Amino acid sequence: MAYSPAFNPLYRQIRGLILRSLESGEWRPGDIIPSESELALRFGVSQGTIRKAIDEMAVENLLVRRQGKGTFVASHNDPNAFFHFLRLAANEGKLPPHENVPIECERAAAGQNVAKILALEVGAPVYIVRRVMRFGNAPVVFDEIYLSSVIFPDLTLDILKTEHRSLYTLFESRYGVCMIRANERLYAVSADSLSAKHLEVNEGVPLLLVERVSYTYGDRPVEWRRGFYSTRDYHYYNELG
Amino acid sequence: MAYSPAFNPLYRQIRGLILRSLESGEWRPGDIIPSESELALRFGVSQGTIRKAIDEMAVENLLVRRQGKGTFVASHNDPNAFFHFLRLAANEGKLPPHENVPIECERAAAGQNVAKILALEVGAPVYIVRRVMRFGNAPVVFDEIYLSSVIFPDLTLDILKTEHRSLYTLFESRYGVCMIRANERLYAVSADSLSAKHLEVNEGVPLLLVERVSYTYGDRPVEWRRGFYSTRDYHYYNELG
DNA sequence: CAGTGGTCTAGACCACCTC
DNA sequence: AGGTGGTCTAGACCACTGA
Repeated sequence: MAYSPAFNPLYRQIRGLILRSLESGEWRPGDIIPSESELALRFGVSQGTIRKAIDEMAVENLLVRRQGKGTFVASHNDPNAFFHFLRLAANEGKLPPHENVPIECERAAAGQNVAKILALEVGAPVYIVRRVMRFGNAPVVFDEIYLSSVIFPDLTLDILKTEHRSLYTLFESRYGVCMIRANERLYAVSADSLSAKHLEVNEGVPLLLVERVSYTYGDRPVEWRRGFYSTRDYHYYNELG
Repeated sequence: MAYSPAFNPLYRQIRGLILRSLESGEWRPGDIIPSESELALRFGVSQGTIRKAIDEMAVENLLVRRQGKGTFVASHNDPNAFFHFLRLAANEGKLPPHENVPIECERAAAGQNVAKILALEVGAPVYIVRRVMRFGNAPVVFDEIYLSSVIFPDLTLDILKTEHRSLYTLFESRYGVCMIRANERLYAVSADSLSAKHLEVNEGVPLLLVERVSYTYGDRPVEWRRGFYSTRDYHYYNELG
């Protein structure tokens, strides 16, 4: 019976304020944010309330706490990966070191599908990036990546080749766009001629298709990705709990 | 330099004690556990410390808090599903109601593979359950499920047919075994004759193979499952963040 | 050493559920 | 009304970092 519409606890309002500061760029990925006591002073609440707000955001991987140092904005550039979007594991043993090989960076106009997913107008300019991820010198993942050229202007194959860590590292340091979450849809498909060629398998071989939409602050979708995974020696790993 | 081995905060020790009570069966799935103030008295700590321990366990989906009522042991029998192990979604629209159709319940001896995964001796008695999940009257998932017959004695096809909700519901209410977490490995494979038949697709069609190991309290592996998903109208959904 | 986050406590009050 | 979990506060002390 009791119907309490929009009861928002203080710590959640504080969370909203911190989020706004992240979205506005007051604190950028990798930055340290003010200490808990400073924030308590600034927002006029107790340190415990600040703490609870930050706790939630740390669980969401938006902030990272480091005892004795401070609280930092999560970043793909950090040596310790806070974001772990690639759920690939080796069938036997550990995942060998990998190499990203950009193949193509093509200008195109957004079709209906891409436009809808990235919240663009049909016909808006986009880049289509194709690249292969190699593990232990064998091709394992072939990606087709769709990006708005408004958000990622002047992207070229040469730029892609300079980045040896990950695409999200590049997006963050060059374009100031930080991916904070993503949704994935997984399908089993037959290799077409293009993916077969790049993954060095026969056409028709079953591949794992991973469609991903990535979001930055403010729930803005900024990347659509179709990854074809060869699952002979590797698999997609997931934990349920 | 500072090297503090095994510093365990109080709330984490409390968490261990609560966990022991869960493993020992003092509180069973669906039960209400003592209130925070009672536990504080029992363990001789403040309510805030109890709260933090329960907070962690609620995040892990071991306990479920309900304001005004109390804190409960998570259960697969609860109307509101706390555990959501099936990551299936429809390509278009909502997931239609589903029906589980048991096909076979076969006695067998554990091979090397199954024995290793379920921590059994090679040759130990196991059940192999085969079943199909139908969505909107179309077969979508074909499962082969391996269970120790020591843990699940006297399992039969007839028993399986009586359970219309989920296997884990049956395991919990009939055998007192509650699955609390699972690992999954996903592969793309070609349909063999058996899975093709049950999924009503042609042999060789690409299928999503989901291998799952499920664990109960105390990190004991109790189920190995190989699920073949037909991903024409459905997909495996995952959130990264 | 001072400053950070991390833990623990005690108490007040609020929101929700049930009787 | 009385019990439950949920929020908020204030203060003490611990663990970790870096200068």
